[in-house]
Amino acid sequence: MRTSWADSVANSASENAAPASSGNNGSLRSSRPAYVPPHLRNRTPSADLPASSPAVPSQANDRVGYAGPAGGSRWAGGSRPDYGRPGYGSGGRPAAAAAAGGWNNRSGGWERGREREVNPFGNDDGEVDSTFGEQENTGINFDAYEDIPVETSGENVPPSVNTFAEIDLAEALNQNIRRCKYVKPTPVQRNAIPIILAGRDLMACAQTGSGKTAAFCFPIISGIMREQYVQRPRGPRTVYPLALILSPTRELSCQIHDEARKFAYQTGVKVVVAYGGAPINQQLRELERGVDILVATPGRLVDLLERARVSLQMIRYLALDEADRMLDMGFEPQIRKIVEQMDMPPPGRRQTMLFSATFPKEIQRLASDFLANYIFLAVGRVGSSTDLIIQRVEYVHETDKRSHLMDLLHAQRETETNGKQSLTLVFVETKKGADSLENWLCVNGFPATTIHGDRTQQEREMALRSFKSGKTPILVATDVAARGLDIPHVAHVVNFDLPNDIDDYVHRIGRTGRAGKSGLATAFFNENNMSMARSLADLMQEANQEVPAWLTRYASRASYSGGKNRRTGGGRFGGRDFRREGSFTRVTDYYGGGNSSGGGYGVPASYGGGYGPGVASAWD
DNA sequence: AAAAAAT
Repeated sequence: MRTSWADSVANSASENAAPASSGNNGSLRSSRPAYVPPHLRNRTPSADLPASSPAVPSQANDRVGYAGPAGGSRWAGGSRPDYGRPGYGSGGRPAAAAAAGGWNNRSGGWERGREREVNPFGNDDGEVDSTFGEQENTGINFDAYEDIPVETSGENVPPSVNTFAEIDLAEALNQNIRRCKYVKPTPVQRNAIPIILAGRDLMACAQTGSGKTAAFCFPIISGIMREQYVQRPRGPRTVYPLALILSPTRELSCQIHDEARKFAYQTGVKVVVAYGGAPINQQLRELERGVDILVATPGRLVDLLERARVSLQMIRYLALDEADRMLDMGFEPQIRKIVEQMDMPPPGRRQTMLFSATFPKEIQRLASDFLANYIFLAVGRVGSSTDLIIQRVEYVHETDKRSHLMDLLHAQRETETNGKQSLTLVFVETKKGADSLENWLCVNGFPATTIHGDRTQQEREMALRSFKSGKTPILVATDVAARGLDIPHVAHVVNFDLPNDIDDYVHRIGRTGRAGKSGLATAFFNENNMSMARSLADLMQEANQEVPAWLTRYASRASYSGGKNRRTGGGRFGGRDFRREGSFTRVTDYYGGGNSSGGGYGVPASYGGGYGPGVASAWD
């Protein structure tokens, strides 16, 4: 059976060690540790563990060299292992593992361990182009970053870095970063990576398309590579991932998995994805082959936990992508179950990272249940580059929407130039509405497809592929596609039906304006959307967009009582730590600065980045 | 009221 790197190393280490670790199962150990049923596991870690250290269940006591993330050196074991050095073996296995031997003691371990890892880059055989080749991404406009306001709060915030080189990531990971053609870290990466490497919990708020996935994947992979001697319990069925990444939709989990696999290529760190709507057996087989990082949607994960096929006992890293969505009404119970009612180590003994482009204060408050002494990070917009997404609002009566859309599509068709059809993503409110609009578009000669929760997973994935490839350059979607999905070449996002929440609008239009392309977002506004008038107008103004006079009138007329759609404060930029609010007094002395002026939350919609073509995906 | 997420 193939296992992950940490697993293999742990195993060989423990097998080579003197019969030191005599846990409650010590006498049963033969070639592999006996399975310990959950109720017999000693779940009380030593009390003198630093508060920020992850859980170390007793059977893991034979692990060496882990000093705890906040406790200075993580290299207590002595010299740094020569991990991932180029040209070593087929899997970039660490010298330590090879030297320790013992792989062949695992049933099937040797053969499977040597199996060549599929190259997820698909361009060549995975060689790093040391010259950085034709510099596909020289188009990245990093100057645009210089003006981005960054807000951090919390105790002892680690300083940001300016280059990947000055971050102590593993060499094998650095090679993958080069393969991905990431030359410099984005602002959220520059700030978040040192924070996570320092072992701190984090609530991070950064624009759509600004590199959040990599910001939490890099330090997780790096951290797992360093923890050489993690001893995980092993049962015939249960697996014990070290990191868990949750996301609100299946397609987003797939996308994160694809990205994470690139970053983890030849590091020996195994990434597995589990989500609903797909046969569970294949996912179970993948899990059995070993997993360090599990990417999942909540429902399927709960299923796996209830079947005891996955245990969260060894989780050291928990990342929630689209965290505000994960903690809103629909998802919160499931997330609480996973995080608080299964066997996941509590805050302080795991590292928790929450990422999103939006983060309403109420949700921040909720989220603080899952965090320990966390750092809040907000990477705001750059005023001058926000016009990468042009936002338009048009007053369109319900009955005129279809013909109006038709006009837009015709106009767009005429501007098609160099062969490649540009893509249009149309958001509607309901699944039924999606089907009906798709059908109408097809009947009228516009090749369209649709993605929503009433379609089978096969149909959903097919629709996404067909859209990405340009075969059907129009995709009609519900909010299932609103968040996180990185679809290159989306030129136009149409809010055929506006959402009822300004944050959803922010995420929807964030599907365009990525990778340095200019983006266009058009919203159809009518009497049904009056509750959005003010927040929409405020947001557009914040993003230096032209606000139609009629919208300003509705906005000023709109009666509200501080409703959730209102962006208060018209802040200089997004993301404010709710702990800075006067109303929040439980935590004291976090800041010298006292209360802020109470600004809005979230990050203005349209900072599109200025990334050049060729910059890889999953940047949410 | 709707969408998403397990079978």
